[in-house]
Amino acid sequence: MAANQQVVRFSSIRQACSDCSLIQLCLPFSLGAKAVERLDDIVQRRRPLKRGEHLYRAGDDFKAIYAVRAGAIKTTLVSIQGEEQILGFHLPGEILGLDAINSNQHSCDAIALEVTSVCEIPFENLEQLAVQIPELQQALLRIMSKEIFNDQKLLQMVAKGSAEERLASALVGFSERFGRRGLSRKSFSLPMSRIELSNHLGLAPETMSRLFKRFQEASLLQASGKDVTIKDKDALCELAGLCRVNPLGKMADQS
Amino acid sequence: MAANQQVVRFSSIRQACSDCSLIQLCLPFSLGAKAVERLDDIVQRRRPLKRGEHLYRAGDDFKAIYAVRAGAIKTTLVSIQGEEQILGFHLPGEILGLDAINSNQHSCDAIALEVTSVCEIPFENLEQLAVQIPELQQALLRIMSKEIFNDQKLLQMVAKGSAEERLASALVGFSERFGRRGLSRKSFSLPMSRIELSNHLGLAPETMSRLFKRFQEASLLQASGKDVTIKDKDALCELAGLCRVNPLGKMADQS
DNA sequence: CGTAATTTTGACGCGCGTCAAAGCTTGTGG
DNA sequence: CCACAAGCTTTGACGCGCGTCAAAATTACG
Repeated sequence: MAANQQVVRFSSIRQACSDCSLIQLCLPFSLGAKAVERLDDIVQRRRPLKRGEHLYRAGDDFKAIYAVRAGAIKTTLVSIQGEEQILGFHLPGEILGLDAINSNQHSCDAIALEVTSVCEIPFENLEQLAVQIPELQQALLRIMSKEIFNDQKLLQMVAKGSAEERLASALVGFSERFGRRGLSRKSFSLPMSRIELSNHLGLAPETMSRLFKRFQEASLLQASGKDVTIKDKDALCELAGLCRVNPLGKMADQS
Repeated sequence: MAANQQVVRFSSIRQACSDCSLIQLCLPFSLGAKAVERLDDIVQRRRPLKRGEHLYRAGDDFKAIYAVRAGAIKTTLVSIQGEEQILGFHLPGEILGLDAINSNQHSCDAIALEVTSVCEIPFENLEQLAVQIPELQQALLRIMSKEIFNDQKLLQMVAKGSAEERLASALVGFSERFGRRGLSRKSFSLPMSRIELSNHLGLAPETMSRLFKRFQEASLLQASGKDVTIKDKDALCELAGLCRVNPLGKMADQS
């Protein structure tokens, strides 16, 4: 039984978090093996979500944060008039639910864009663990800080950028995120519909469609359905313009 | 000397944080007197900033977060082309600098809008203290969570709202923030220029000016210079529309 | 394989940005 | 304490980017 549990633990930590940003972000802080083990003890598994299924809804009690393991999730804020604003897309290795810590209830809906599996990290346990493991506390703060930073860049984009700039910036962003997961930065498959993407960027779907066309005519990329291949990354980055997307240097990936 | 220090400590904690959100947010978690005392030990004082002076700049090493004590500070992201986007305004009792935790350097500029005094909270010390005082860790996480939530609401506003909705929402937001500080919710003085406000909301200054005129003609408010008096709060809230601004209930304040 | 949901395309209009110029503040130095 | 300059704010005229409406073409899904 003990041996069995050991196996379960290792397999779950592997599967659940092989590229989960909680762990990813812990690594730079040299989270020890024991800490990882203890973290793994509190991580819950969940049955995969089907496309369109809610992970949580605005108003739900806040119990846990989630790390996407496979698939993709959108978070949305619904206005009084019922209009939906997509706040973000969460890809494998990314965390969601952090905005609920303050109010103790979720402030937005989280909906699977495709078949998606997540690991659930009960927040109360996580908080307790963070008290005992300073590196974990540090990691948590960094994750949240990064989220704030991302939101700010997005705000800048939406407030100041033209439709072109917004799309270019979003595409470069996705390229980067896929790249970090070890996938191709040049060719990838977007998990969301054009409608959802346009919603997220504060544009009309028609505008989005015309933009894709224009980008293709300009040989910046090739797109068919959700599959996108970036053909001129430099030009795209140039277009994205507003903010330096990749301050760390070149995207060396050529795959 | 010991007695002296005691005095200094109490006076500084009073002055620095009588309505500083770090403390504010600690209170609901029953941060003990000892914790407050220890927190006070690490809080630094700084000479007041003059109007236009930088508290920090993008790229500066991250050493501390700041709580505004008096005055107001804007944080701005400057694009490659030199365009400025104002990310937020920070009033007394509010924290800034949290976005720098992740990268260990500030990602935006923080500039005083008027004569402003802040308290500086060295982050390394704060982090250490948070390990020892679980309630402080909890408070920190909540503050950051709230920041994320605010950014998300702002994004929704800017992405979806019309110019009218953005201004209404911003005004109701300020009203609420002034109210929390014990000031009037109906009549207050904005610390920023119209240009800065319009920039923050992703609008042209001319649009802002015309909006203020329209709002006055509709008897929603009265404004002269930076002084604003809200005359029809309900209508403004209605206009702000998109998101429920004050989920806790009515703004009972009649001052 | 049929129905619904996307995506595309075109036409059109409006909200808001842009330009320009005239008041109005605010701050500074004489 | 006035005067001048620099920056804000306002106002009007005008145009464009992008939203909206409508309808066809394509895709996804039960």
